[in-house]
Amino acid sequence: MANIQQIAQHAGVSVATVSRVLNNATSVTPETRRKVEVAIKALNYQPSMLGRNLRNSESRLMLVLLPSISNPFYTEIINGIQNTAIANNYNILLCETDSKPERENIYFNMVKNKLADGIISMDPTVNMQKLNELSKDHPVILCSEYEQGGSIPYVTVDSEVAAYQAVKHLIKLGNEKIALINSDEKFLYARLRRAGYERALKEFKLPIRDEWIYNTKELEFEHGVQAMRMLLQLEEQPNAVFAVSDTLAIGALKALNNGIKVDHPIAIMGFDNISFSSMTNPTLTTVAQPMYKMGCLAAEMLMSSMKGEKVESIVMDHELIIRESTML
Amino acid sequence: MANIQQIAQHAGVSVATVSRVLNNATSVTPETRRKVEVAIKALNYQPSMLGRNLRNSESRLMLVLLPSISNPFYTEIINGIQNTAIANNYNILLCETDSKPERENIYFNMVKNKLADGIISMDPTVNMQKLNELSKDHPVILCSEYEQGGSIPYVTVDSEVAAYQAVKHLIKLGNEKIALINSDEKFLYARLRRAGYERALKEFKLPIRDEWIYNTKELEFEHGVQAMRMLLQLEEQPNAVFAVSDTLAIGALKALNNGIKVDHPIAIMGFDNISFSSMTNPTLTTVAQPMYKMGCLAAEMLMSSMKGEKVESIVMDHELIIRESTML
DNA sequence: ATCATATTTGTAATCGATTACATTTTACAA
DNA sequence: TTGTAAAATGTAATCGATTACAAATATGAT
Repeated sequence: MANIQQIAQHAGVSVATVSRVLNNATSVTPETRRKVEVAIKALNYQPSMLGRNLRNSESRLMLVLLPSISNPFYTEIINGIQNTAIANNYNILLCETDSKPERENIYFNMVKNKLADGIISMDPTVNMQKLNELSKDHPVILCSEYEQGGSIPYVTVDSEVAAYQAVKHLIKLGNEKIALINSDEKFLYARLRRAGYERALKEFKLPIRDEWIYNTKELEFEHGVQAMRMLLQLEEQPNAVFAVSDTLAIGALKALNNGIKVDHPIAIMGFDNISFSSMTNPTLTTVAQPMYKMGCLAAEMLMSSMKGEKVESIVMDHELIIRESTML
Repeated sequence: MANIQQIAQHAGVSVATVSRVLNNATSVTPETRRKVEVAIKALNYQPSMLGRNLRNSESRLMLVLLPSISNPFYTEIINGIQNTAIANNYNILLCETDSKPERENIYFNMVKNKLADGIISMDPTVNMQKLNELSKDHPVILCSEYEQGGSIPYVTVDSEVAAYQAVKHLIKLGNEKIALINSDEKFLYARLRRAGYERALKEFKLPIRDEWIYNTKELEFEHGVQAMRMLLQLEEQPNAVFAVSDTLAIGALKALNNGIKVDHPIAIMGFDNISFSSMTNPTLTTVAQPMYKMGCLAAEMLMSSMKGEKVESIVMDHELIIRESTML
């Protein structure tokens, strides 16, 4: 691989001039530019990002932190981030933390080391203290999960209102016994969605019963299956279930389909609108988050932040998608 | 962020000595090492990867090329790659090409520019000529899709045999009219799976009928739905369907569930064993690929290749997973 | 105490780019 | 033709690490 010296030599100019051609500086004669371009072609030259980055201390790389790549919720957001990043000559590095602090550290250090220019965190398990620390000197954006009253800009939906509306819809359909399959309430979104759930129940004077609230450790299908099985074993079965994630809701559907006897049909409502949710049988009613758009915005916010601009947090609109799982 | 000079000054030694401590070189007095370590702690120093990489010309980054992150088939492989990479102090950069040559070029250049040390390509749409070119000077491994008789090492399963066995299973169940939902046959895996399908049919003297072979453009669910609808419109409906991907098979299941009248039950067989395939209703019979393991191996092969070792291609075992969609 | 040798530490070149500043070339007016 | 300002180009420092080689120090035998 040729370097800038060799191009300079081949073109009979100095390295500075080659660099000027590369960076479209103005003060280069068309004739000189041509010579350099010929040399670049001839030697099949590609400037080394390492040299450039070291000097400029920018890498044009953004990190995207997420707990696990296997949740389809993230893949749509990532698409948005990626497309926006590429359009602006950035690349993204997907960082799966597996919710392990050691991994998180690796990625934080990449930013400190100038190997990456900033971070978008979608990881609810992230160490907020460390992230706040990092955000003092480096651009950081939160996507989906965020910190109330915190200083890091975020893009998200209003989980409380969304959950409230979802549960209200279940009530309007005539359901009075509504269960909640929630994830771990150490996460803000989980607490907010529970709050929305409770607000709707209270508004309609329906009881909030502890045995109808099930908290799962993870969001995988299997945990939804497990949760639904528990609910079905109750003396008094609920007749509708609101799950805080489509993956959990799909697991719940699975448990329902799996031959366990139920006295009456049970309505299921999910959250996210992952592409899979229209493939289930029955198809899944859910609260749609504008995932792709959220990704795009998060990337734009990060780039603004990298330019030193002040960035405002954004709360995006959600939408109720009514499908078969609530039409019984 | 402190640099090595400041550490040296703070510890009262030279930068060379600091570097020796960082890289665990032997010839450092315990006393000196301690002083340096104190300085590193005191200034909260992290060595800059840029400086290090420039000098060593290695980035400890591996690129993973894939057409789209949204196919769950890839996510399991990526998990394997990522875990293996991290265990060896590498990081991975996920590169979605969207099957666009411009994007591909960006990533190829990152390798040429020393911003990444090698590539694992899982992208069937990759420009093989360019990849071969790249592989002359840089480590490259193919995962899943590969080039027959090519020089780039790969890890894959035997698609022809797998398809043959899958279809044979359908035949053994008593099905005589077996359709194939294939993807674009410009891909090797698609041609091989078709070959296996035809071999099984021939062996049992069953007719190969063109109208029972449907080629989709993409692997998304919707294309499976579409394909199945076409098959159901035929004068003579098949009584079993082999789809070359679980996503297509799940779409086919959806089409079946969607109220279209069929004369008789239709068996469905998929390929991959994505986690979702056990969540459908009915659950999906499929050919399991050892995706996680393939990812691990691909990463190991790439690292071997980066060390300059000669790497042998690997064909892994597949496995028939019998579930409800073929038990009617 | 002296010298040879082994061990530790320091100096300075190097990786490949960018860019402030210096120098050369060009253009044009007098 | 000469002088001057503007434009083009070159020189060399710089980013932050590693490492060959040189220098200094420690060790041990005589």
